Amino acid sequence: MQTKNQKIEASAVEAELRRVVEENRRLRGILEELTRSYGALYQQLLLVTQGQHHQHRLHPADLMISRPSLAHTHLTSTAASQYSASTRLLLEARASSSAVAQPRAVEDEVVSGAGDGAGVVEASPSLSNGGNNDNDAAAADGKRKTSPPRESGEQAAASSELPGRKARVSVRARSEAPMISDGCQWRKYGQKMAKGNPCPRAYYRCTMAVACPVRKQVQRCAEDKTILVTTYEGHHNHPLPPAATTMANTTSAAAAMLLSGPATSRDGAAALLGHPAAALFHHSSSSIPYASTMATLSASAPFPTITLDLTQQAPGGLLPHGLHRPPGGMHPVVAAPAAAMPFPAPSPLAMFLPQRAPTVPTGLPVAPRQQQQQQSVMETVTAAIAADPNFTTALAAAISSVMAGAAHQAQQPTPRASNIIGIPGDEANGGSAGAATAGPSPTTTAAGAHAASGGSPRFATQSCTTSTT
DNA sequence: CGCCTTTGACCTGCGC
DNA sequence: GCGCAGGTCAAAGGCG
Repeated sequence: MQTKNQKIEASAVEAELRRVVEENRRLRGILEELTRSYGALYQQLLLVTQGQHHQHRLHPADLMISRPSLAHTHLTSTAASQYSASTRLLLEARASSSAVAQPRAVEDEVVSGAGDGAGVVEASPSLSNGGNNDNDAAAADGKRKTSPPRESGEQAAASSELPGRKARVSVRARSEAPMISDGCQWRKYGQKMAKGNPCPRAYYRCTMAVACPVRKQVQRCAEDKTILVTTYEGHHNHPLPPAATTMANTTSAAAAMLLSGPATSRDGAAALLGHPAAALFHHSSSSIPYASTMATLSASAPFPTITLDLTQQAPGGLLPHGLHRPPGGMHPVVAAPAAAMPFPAPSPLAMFLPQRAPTVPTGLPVAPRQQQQQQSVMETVTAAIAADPNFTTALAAAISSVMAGAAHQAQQPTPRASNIIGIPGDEANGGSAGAATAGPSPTTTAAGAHAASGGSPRFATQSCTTSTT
C-alpha cells in the first residue's frame, strides 16, 4: 500500500520534473532567440551609431538607453509569460531550501567576512534574515569600530579569509543617472570631495533593513564622467528583492574570491585563479587574453577591491568561456555553485557582442564553443539584469538561473532540489557583498563599445590588472 | 509628519 | 606630532 503510494508519488515527481525540464528547454530557446535578435539589432544600432556619432557627438550610451526597454519588453512578453508556476515554485523552493539543504558555499562565508569588516554581518546571513544578525546590526549601527568576534560557524571561510580585510566590490558602468538603481533602497548619508576627482563621492547606506550594514559609494570617474563607479561594501542582513539578488550574488562572489586571496596582488591573482568564483573572472586568461577584461583586482590596503568593469568591450565578443561549466570531475560542492552562479561580471559584453564571436579564433573546439555560447546566453542574461533595475530583467535572471540549474541537473543522475535549480550564490542567504547595480546593461554595452573606441583610454586598456600594495 | 538630502563638523588612519 | 584624506555623524532644511 505504502509502496504503491510511493510509486505514485515518484511518478508524479518524475512527471513534474520532466515538465520543468521541458519548460526550461523552451525558455532557453526563447533566450537564444532573444540573444540572436538582440545581436542583430545591436549590429544595426552600431552602424547607425557610428554614423551619428561623428555628426552629433552622440554618446553611444545615450542610444543604448532605449535598448534595455526593448529587451525588457521582449522578456516580459515572452519569457515572463511562460514563466510558469512550476518554475516559480522551483525558484522559491530553491531559495528556501538552500539555506537548509545546501551546505553554505564558501563564498558566502567569506563574504560575510567582507560584511563584518564593517563590523557587521556574521556568518549566517540566511534568507530568514535579520534575526540572527541583530547583534551585528547593532554593532554596525555604531561606529564601525568593533570587529565582532568570529563565530564558530565561519570556520572554513575564516581559515581562508584574511583577518582585518574588508572586501569591496566596485562596479563601473556608464550611466547618465546620478545613481544606478540596483533594486535596493539606499539612503545618502554623506558626500565628500575625493582627492584627484572633481566629482564628489556620495555615500549611501542600505535602508531595506533597519541595520543593514551594506554601504555603497557612488562616484563618477574623473577621466570619463559618463562612467559611474559604484562600490559596495558589506553584506545584506535581509532578504533581497529579485532585482537586487543577482548583483548581490555577483558582488558576493567577487568579494569572496577577493577575500580568499592573499593580500598582495600577484599572489592574490594566483589564488583567485584557484578560487571557484574566480573562474568567473579569470578563466584561462592566459589562453584567452580577452577573457578577463572585465575584472580588475586591487588588493591595495586597507580595502581589497575587485572592480567589475562593465564599460569595456571585450575584443572578439568575449565568449565567456570562463563561465562554462567546469569539465566533469569537479567536486560537486565546488562545481555546482560556480557553474550555476548567475555571475554577470565577465560576460555582460558578450551579450552585446555575440555576433563577433565567430570572427575571433579562440582555439576551442566547435562543439564546446557552441555549448559555451549557449551557456553564455544564460549568464549574459543574468548579467543584463545585474545592470538593470527593472524587475522584469531580474525575473529573466531567475529564469536563467533555473535553466542553468536544469542543465546542471541533466548532468546529475540524482539531483537534489537545490541542485536542480543550481542555486548559485545562494541568494537565499540574502548574501551579497552588496546589491550591485550596475547600470543598465545596454548602457553598459554601449559603454563597452565606446570605451573600446577610445572613450576611456585608461579603462579601455586596463585588463584584469592587479595592483600590489 | 516622516523621510530624505545636504553639508559642515568630527573621527580615524596613515604618511611624513 | 602634525597634516591630510577618507569616512561618518547629525543638525538643518526641503519635499511629498
